[in-house]
Amino acid sequence: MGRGRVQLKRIENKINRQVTFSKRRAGLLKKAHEISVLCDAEVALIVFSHKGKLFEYSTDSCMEKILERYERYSYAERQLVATESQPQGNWSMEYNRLKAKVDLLQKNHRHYMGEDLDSLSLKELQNLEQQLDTAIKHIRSKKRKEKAIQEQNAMLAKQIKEREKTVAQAQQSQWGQHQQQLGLNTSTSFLLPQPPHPCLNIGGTYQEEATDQVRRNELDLTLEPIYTCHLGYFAA
Amino acid sequence: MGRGRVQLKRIENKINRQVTFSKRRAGLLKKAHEISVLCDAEVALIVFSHKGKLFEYSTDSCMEKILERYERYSYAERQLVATESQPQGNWSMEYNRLKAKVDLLQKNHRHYMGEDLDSLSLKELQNLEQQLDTAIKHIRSKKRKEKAIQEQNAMLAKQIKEREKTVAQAQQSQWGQHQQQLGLNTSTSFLLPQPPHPCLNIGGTYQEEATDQVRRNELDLTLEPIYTCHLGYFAA
DNA sequence: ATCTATTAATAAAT
DNA sequence: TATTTATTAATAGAT
Repeated sequence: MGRGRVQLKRIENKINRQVTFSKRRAGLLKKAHEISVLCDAEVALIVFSHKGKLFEYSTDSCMEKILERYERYSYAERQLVATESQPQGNWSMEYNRLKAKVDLLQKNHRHYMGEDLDSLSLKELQNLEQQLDTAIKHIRSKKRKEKAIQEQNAMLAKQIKEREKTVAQAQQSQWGQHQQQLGLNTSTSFLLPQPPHPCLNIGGTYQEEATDQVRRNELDLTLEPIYTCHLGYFAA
Repeated sequence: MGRGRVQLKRIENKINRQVTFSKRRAGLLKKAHEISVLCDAEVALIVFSHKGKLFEYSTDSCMEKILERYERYSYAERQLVATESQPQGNWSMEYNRLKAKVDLLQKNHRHYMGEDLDSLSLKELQNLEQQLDTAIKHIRSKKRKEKAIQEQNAMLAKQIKEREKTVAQAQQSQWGQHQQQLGLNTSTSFLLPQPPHPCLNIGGTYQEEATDQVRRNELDLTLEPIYTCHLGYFAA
């Protein structure tokens, strides 16, 4: 809907992305509300913009209630697996101990987000800054490696495509007419029976570090019926 | 869309409601995914059907991560109400829930330390980097303020000392003896009735230890509100 | 589940 | 950001 189709990929133009986000966000919230009312369903919708701004909808404005229900529901499933090392004696004590741990971790995490800094001394601030600097260095190094892999993959994919084309042309000039008479499709003919891509990790210097996740993402973007993988999400 | 308009009210016919739920649910999940990809947004969508069945979508399948992020955003608000109670019923379940939370936070924390990055996609790495950049900016700004305050305090202390000296000399030469007879303290006499700085931590070298509430208040008041912009996130 | 007449959403232009 | 318009997408009701 709209003038022309839209590819399901990140909109690179910043302005367009922002405008589309506004419009679609409104549409999404509206539809969330509609299904909630029409079908008597309970819906929680959380959207963080690219810039980190929060938008939300929840049936009857009970976000926390729905999130709790969600947690109960999804933890109930995980219960089956998590029967490890539970406290022997005093549940209450152990529970509070864990809760304190969570609080501490969350406080810490806020500091790592650059929030809630008032409670820190100058020295602590300096330590934190240094720590974050180190972290960023690690991350940038990692990113460089990832990008190198992606470029390499793209290049290889291109090479293969070109080779395919050449072969196809060769075929066409040689047996094209014959094939057509038989009603066969030259582009999927026997000379290249297997699509070259599915597991294209060829030749990377950084193979060891490149996680499956990353390669999967890249494949998703470049070559692939995006909904195939996406439908997986819905299975739950 | 569809043959005829639809009133925004609960569909009473059970069959129709169920069918509409199926269709709209699919549409909603699809649109959630689309805005996520097109606009580079982070989306969490939870739908409970009337019968209590759960359907969900979350960007990169990281529901827990997005919910954590949401909780952090609304943390400030909830603080006011949070009279966190202890679990009523199943201690075991609640315990496991907390334990999972701890695990998640710890994993997250490692990422913020620049460790364990292999499990992250390139996009996630970019988000993390941006987040850390922001954090560092906040921290540096905070450090600058602390330093500015310290210098200011040192300067004011010096001024006071000098003025005190002058006054003392004047007193001594004019009415020194009389004042002493009345048992008044020269240093708090009427010539300097108000300390110029409400909470003057005189003496300069308070970097590490100075974390007291009072000085924090002063910081907030005097120098500028980096948190103002941040609080904007909560507004939506 | 599939089909299709209609309405709704929205991309691009303004 | 808001409005308009040309198009596509979603879907209500029928099968």
